[in-house]
Order: sequence, then C-alpha cells, then structure tokens
Amino acid sequence: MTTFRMPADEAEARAVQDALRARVVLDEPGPPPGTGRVTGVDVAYDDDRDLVVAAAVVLDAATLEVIAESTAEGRVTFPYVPGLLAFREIPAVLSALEGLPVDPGLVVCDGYGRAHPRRFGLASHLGVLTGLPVIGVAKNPFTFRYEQPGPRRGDFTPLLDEDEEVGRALRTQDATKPLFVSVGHRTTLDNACAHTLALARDFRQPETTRRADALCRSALREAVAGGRGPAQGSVAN
DNA sequence: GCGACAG
DNA sequence: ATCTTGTCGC
Repeated sequence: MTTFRMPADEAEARAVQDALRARVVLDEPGPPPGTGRVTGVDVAYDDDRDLVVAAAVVLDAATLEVIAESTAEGRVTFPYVPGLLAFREIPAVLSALEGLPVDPGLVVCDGYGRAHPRRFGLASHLGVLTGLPVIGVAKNPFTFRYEQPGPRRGDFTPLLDEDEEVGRALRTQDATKPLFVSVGHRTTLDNACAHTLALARDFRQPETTRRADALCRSALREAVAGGRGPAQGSVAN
C-alpha cells in the first residue's frame, strides 16, 4: 500500500498523476462478476463545516447482501478541480477502506479511471495506492464523446477521447440514462461493464454505489448533528 | 481569451 | 457534491 501525499498545488497534483500512471495494471481481467466480494466507496461533504465523510460498504457479489461497512470522517484538504477529484476524495476513502474488517475484493467508485484527461482518474489512483482491483462508474460523460447506446439494459457504446476508447456508455436498465464505466486498476473494460451490470440488477446505479452513498450521507448528518470532530467506525455482519 | 468540466 | 416542494408512480 503506497502512502498518499497531499500535493501543495494543482500543478503538483497533475505531476503526481503523470508519475503514478505508469503503475496502473491493465493486463489483468480482474475477479469474475458474481463471485467473492465487491465494495462500494463514496464521499459526502459539508464544505461550510470543512467536513468530509467517506463510506465503504462490502457486498456479497452473488447475493448483493451487505457483509460489512465502514465510515471515516476527515477535514476537506483539497478543492474540487475537474481532473483532480481524487485528491479531494482519496484520503477519506483510504481511511474507510482501512477500517473494514474483511478484504474488499473489487472496489467500485463514483467517477472515472482511464476516462480522464491524463488517463488517471479516481479509480486508477485508488487502485494504484491500494493494489486492489478497481472500476469507475460515473453518472455523466465529463468531456468525452459517445453515441447514444440502444434502449435496453446491457446496450453500450464506446466513450471516446478522440479515437481512443477510454470507457463505455452502458445502459443498466431499460429506458434509463446510461452510466459511464471505465477501468481503474487490474480489470478489463469488458469485465468492468459485466460487474456494473451485475451490480445494477435492480436499479440504474450499482448496488455498491447506492449503499455507500446512503451510508456516507447519513454518517455526515450524524457528524453535523453531533457536532463531533473527525471520527471513524465500522461494523460487520 | 472564453467556456466546459467526474464529485 | 449541495441547496430544495411538490409530485408522479409502483
């Protein structure tokens, strides 16, 4: 596990991305969908109180039942800058992952992996730092181009930066807006899409993202209501 | 120079 | 991400 260093400014952050990009592993297929564990991570903010709360929720990949969950509070240490989201989210996400009592298996995060201006989005960064297989599932296409996929669940089209396929626009439910899937670390794009579809069995968003989103939001509300400073907690089933 | 821009 | 009422629908 590589240690995270907070860059002093945006130029340094971009340099870090350029340096770490070489460590991304793209020639492993990753774990097969429907087996082992899958973990969703997400982050909620209260910028006024300078508070950030991350959540990690581990699911059984076959049943989508919750196996374990963990939250971590922290202080906001980096602004939101398009292309530099990882520096805002990763410190709290790493803390939440470290609080888990079990191995996370495949990690699913909100945002991008290779679908990034420097091919090193949040999912890639998190993968390199933890060594875990990671995929990125985003709700919008950022700056990339794509053709509208077919109307049915499972239909997809390439997400393009110029002529390069950096991800896919994937329809996870009939007649809903597509999600944007890209590889983070130690997975292939085919496998990342297969996992996303398996996890989006009942809703447009993957179950991992839904659970992590709900957990970090409620943990943030509790932190604000209790007026507490940064704390951490986890539970297992 | 201006606008667009994951969460 | 976050600020927010009512409202359509299962």
